[in-house]
Amino acid sequence: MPRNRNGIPAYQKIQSAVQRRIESGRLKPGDAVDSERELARLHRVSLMTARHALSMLEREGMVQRRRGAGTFVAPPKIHFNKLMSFTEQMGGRNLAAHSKVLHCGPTDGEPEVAAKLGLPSDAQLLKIERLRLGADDPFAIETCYLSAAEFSGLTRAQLERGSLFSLLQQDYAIQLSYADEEIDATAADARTAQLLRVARDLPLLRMRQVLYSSKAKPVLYVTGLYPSDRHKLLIRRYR
Amino acid sequence: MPRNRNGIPAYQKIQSAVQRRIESGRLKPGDAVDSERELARLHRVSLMTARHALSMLEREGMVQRRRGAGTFVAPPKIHFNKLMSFTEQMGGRNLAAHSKVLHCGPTDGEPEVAAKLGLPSDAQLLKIERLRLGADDPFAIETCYLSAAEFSGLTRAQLERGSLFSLLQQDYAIQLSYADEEIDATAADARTAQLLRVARDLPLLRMRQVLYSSKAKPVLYVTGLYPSDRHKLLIRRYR
DNA sequence: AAGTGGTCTAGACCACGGC
DNA sequence: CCGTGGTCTAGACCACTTC
Repeated sequence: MPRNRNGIPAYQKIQSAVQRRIESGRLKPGDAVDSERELARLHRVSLMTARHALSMLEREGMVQRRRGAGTFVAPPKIHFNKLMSFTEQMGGRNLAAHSKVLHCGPTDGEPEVAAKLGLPSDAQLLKIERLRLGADDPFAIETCYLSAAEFSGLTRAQLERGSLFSLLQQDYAIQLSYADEEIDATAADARTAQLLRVARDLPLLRMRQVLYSSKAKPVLYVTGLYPSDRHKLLIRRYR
Repeated sequence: MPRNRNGIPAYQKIQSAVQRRIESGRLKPGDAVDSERELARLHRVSLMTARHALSMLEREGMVQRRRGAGTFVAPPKIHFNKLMSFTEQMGGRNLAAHSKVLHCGPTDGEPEVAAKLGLPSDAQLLKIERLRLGADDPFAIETCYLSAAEFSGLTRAQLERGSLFSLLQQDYAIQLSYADEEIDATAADARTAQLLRVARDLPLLRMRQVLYSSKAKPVLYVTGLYPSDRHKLLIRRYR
């Protein structure tokens, strides 16, 4: 039997093929997906490989498997607590997103941040401070920290142009997958108030995030300040 | 080769065995777990079966697998986004939880709250305002709204004694299952500041929750004010 | 070079669901 | 009853990390 050498794994190809049929709408929620044996026959792989493909789709919540019955397209996911870049959030409201880079350069006096990124406490970090604007109104101030060693190629120009999320994905092949956030409230200091064009001492939401790659490696530390008249955080929590 | 008939699957046994070694502390975060081949040899199963066990443990976040290197115990899980009653939260910190009922009675001038609970806008509501104390220090002010018709039997005395969560569960057979929350920041007004024993205008986290039963019926609306020096909200969000 | 996880085969038997 | 997913075997080669 010919083997798939140095290419995309067979189970991923099968997975994508099924996924395309679901996302294109040819298969609707509740519809039966090809069975393991059917997929194995069609793609000329063994049962275990076809199984693996369906197993991954189930893990992602695209299908549900029922023993004795079959594999079925799952109802569309509800995206609560979704991790979105600023650009994506603004896109959802049909607002043009811009960023003004206030600062972009190396620091090394931040041992606590380094620790959160799993780096030695004397590691050099790249610090990026940005004012986030939607339709030219200031929405937030965000400060990002990354390992300077790993992301030395990052330039200010790249940041002005596009989203840091997509930059990491395209230029560094890093897929951000989840974030742990700590949220509290604070008051605007003079500089913050001026930048965000709000009154001094206005209550702000403060968010501190550690963003992890799909391999559970901490990649990015972000602290953000969000005036509460322009942001509402929506969370669904489960018992 | 003898096969395991009508019992617990072999991969689950292996999974539990490894899990026990981790939870008992014999294996600490960062330690290497037995390799696939080692587990296969020890438990006299094939490689695929040992793989399955480690794969499940990885999915549950107990271990991390690194190609070429091995399988390692992951840092301990933190329970994120969990819906907990105030009593449960305090219990987790080993603090005695108390509540002082500031107000408890019917209202009907709250059409917006009624709407969030899926009731007609003129529905009568039961309004309960409580000061939450942990080890006699004030931690939060919470105001709950319930349908007056459905929960007419609720008395002030019951509330003083125990958790509203368990009251709903035991006396009304209502299992709370998830909540949608809206979070922003606000400043303490004079009354709030006095009750929480904080300075006026101190930034507070404000949370507005709609709590749903396990049958997805809105049961409870809660607004809360949390001084940010005593509360940190921890959230995990996914891409 | 030795050991690890990742992919894969070509079968097998079982438990379960629906007809 | 037949088809489904769930478990399992006894191997194989590959890509990768560590030494």
